[in-house]
Formats: sequence, structure tokens, C-alpha cells
Amino acid sequence: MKISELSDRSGLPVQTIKYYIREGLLPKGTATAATRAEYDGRHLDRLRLIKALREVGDLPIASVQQIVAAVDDDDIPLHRLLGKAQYALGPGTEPHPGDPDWRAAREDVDAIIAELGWRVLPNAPTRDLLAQAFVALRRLGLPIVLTDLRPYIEAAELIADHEVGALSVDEDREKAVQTAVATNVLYERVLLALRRMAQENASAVRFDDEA
Amino acid sequence: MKISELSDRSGLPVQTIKYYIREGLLPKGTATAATRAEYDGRHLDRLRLIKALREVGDLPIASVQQIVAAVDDDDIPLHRLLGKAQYALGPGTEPHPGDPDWRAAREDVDAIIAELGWRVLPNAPTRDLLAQAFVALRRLGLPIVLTDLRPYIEAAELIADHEVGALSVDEDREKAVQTAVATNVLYERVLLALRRMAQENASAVRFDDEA
DNA sequence: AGGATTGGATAGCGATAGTATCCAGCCAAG
DNA sequence: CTTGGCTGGATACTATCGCTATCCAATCCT
Repeated sequence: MKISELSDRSGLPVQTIKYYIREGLLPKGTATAATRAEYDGRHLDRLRLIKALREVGDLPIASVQQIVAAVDDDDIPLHRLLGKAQYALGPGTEPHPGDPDWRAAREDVDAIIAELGWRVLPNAPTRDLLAQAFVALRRLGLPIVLTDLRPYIEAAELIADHEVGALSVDEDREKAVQTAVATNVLYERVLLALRRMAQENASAVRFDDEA
Repeated sequence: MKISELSDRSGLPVQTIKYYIREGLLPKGTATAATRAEYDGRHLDRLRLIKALREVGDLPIASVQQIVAAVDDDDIPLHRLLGKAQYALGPGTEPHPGDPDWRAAREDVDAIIAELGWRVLPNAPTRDLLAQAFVALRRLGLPIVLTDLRPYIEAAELIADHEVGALSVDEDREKAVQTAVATNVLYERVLLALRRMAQENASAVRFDDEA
């Protein structure tokens, strides 16, 4: 199909598609002449994935780039892909290892992971992500105790077990990989939305009934 | 204290503090002369809150602005504040009511909330937030069924009940409000980080042991 | 033949979140 | 009491991000 058709079917402007190609998010079409190229369904699928990651997941172009690179890398087995994608999602901000607060938080994080017996790589960016939140909480005078974390840990395990259990390994890789990455990012949003709703509900139940 | 001290103690450049004052995130100091103003501990607290919301919560200035406005509004009772803050967090992207996909997703969302018996205002932005994720999933050929959502709903309720239960109502408002808002945003990050870790762990348990 | 469409390249734009500079006015040390 | 280093306040500048717009020459479609 032509780029204009790709544009129509994906809902993205031609210029944006060209931009994504420039940035390496989308492979070029197969050239048929100096000013002509042909695109196929895989381009469309990819574009839809990009759109979902951008619009719903709110990922920066650079992260999407790393994710599609991992998706395209046939050497990565499906079950490693989610981890790979998480590295691309990254901690957002860099850790500051010189800062003693930071180091203390990282030690807390490492201790909690060890305590839980979770198998999380020592250099996983999620450790820094959590440490960052710990630092901020501490600085606001809100220290973290393990019991406070309990419900979050429980919830996280509940969800993760479900998600990893639902991973299909037998489908064709292309599709499975796309599905895995998309669900991971999109269900993150789902979880956030549900938490906020559940909060509103719980608050209504607790406080509105008093009045 | 002087602005330079405020800068030192908050870790933010003087220029940035001035910028925050311009944007209404931080009240001016009390002027003591034409080129002199005095800041106090409340300024520092506010600055630390802003810093946490920006750096960890990754909220745009405009959202922080709305949140601090709600925090400063004494007419808002504490237990309403979290809801108010959520409105400021918003859906990120605007809903597109003309789109039939969107409308269908919104109906799904509304149906689920009704089914659960949750008390969520009809115009809550979280409804759109969830609908947006539904639209994206549907477009990727990944329709949502209630059973898929179960673990997320369960997790959300678990967390929300804990959080709302932990809200203190008796402390002095200033501090309590700051705590409530900060924990809400920061524990969102905590939850995301824990989910990713739990995923890595669950994946390791399921797949690495096969090899 | 000729208007529309492409690929490819380059330039521009609008929003966001700060930085930098300037200018007086002030305060405190010498 | 002067003088050098902060201030507050205003304005201007900058960098990054994620697109858009424009151009051009080569095609294609009719």
C-alpha cells in the first residue's frame, strides 16, 4: 500500500509517518522506484503499536524506539522481552549515587527485594525507580516501613502472576511480541485508572456516609 | 530566610524558585523592602512538595499548580482533596466523543463501574482515562473482558482501601493535606515499580527454571 | 501531456520548563 | 559611609520534544 493509505488506515498524518521512519520507529517501505515505496500490513501493525504506546502509554519517542528495536530483535525470546521493554521504560530520571539519601534508599530497596526473595536483577532500573520514590518520601518526612508497603506488594504480585501466567508462548512471535509489549504498557494505565476510581469509591464510602 | 537559603535547603536554583513564584506554585515571600523578602518553613515545605511531584510524579507545572491551589483552598475538606488532585492529574489526553470506538469504550467503562457498584462521579476524568486504554486495546485487536480485569480490580481495591483507611483526619490540615497529596502521587510510582519487579520475578520463576 | 502523489531532505513551529541577564535597591563589612 | 555582593522583579533567551511545512525532483495515473 502507499503511504497515503497507511496514513488513512492508521489515523496518523503522512508527515508523522515519515518522521517515525526517520527516527527508526518504523522500517522504510520497500522501494519500487526513486520516489515510490510499498508498505504492508506489518507497517500498519507497527504504526498502531506506536500510536498506542505514545498516546496511552505516553512514552517518549526514544523509549518507543528501544522497544521496537527489542521487538524486532529475533534473538530475544518472548519471555525476556517484557524485561527488555522495562529497561526501555527506564527510571525516568537518573540515579544520583553520590547522594547519601539516594544510597540509603537503594539499600532499603535492595533489602526489601531480598526479604521478599524476588528475583530481580541487581542492575534493574526498577530498583532505581523505587529508590527514587523512597528518597522523595523520606525528604517529605514520610519514611517507609515494610508494613506500609504490604498492600502494594500484595497487589503487585497478584497482578504480575496473572500477567505472566497469561503470556502465550505458542503464537507466532511477531504477533505475540506485539501483544505482550502493548498489554504491559496499556494495562499499566488500566491499573492506574482503576486505583484512582477505587480510591474515589473508598473515600465516598468512608466519608460521605458520615454526613 | 533569604531566597538563597531557600535555594540551598531545597536544592533548587534561585531562578527556578522565582519561576515557580511567577507560575503561582509558590507564594511570594513577605516583602521587607523593595528588594528584600522573607521566606519561612512553609515555603520550604511547599518547595519540597513541588519537587517531589515534578521529579518523581513527573507532573507538568500546570497540574502542580492546580494541586497546590486545592491544597491552599481551606474550603476543601481533606477527604475531598485526593479527588480534587485526581482531577488535576486528569486523563492526560482529551476524550473524543465523536468517535464511535470511544463512545463504546466509555459505555464499557460505565457498565463496569456500575457492575462493581463503585461510587465514581459520572464526570470523573478517570472514566476517560480507562476508556482511552480500552480504545487502544480494542484497536490492537485485544478486546477486554471483565475476567481479564479481575486481578486489576482486586488489586486496586486492596490498595485503595488501605490508603483511604490510612488517611489521618486529626492532624493539622496544612501537614495532613501535603501528606495526602504527596503519598497519593508517590505511591503511584511505588506501585508501578513494584509491579514491574513482581513481573520480572514471576517471569524468572516461570521461564528461567525451565532452562 | 500534465496534474497529483511520492520519497527524501531540510527548515520551522508551538509547547514546556526552565536559565540568563539586567536593573535598581538594599544590607552589612570594612 | 561607602562599596561589593545579594535581592526582587521584569524580560529575554535557551533547549528539548514531537511533530508540521515546504521543497524538489521523480514518478504515476488519466
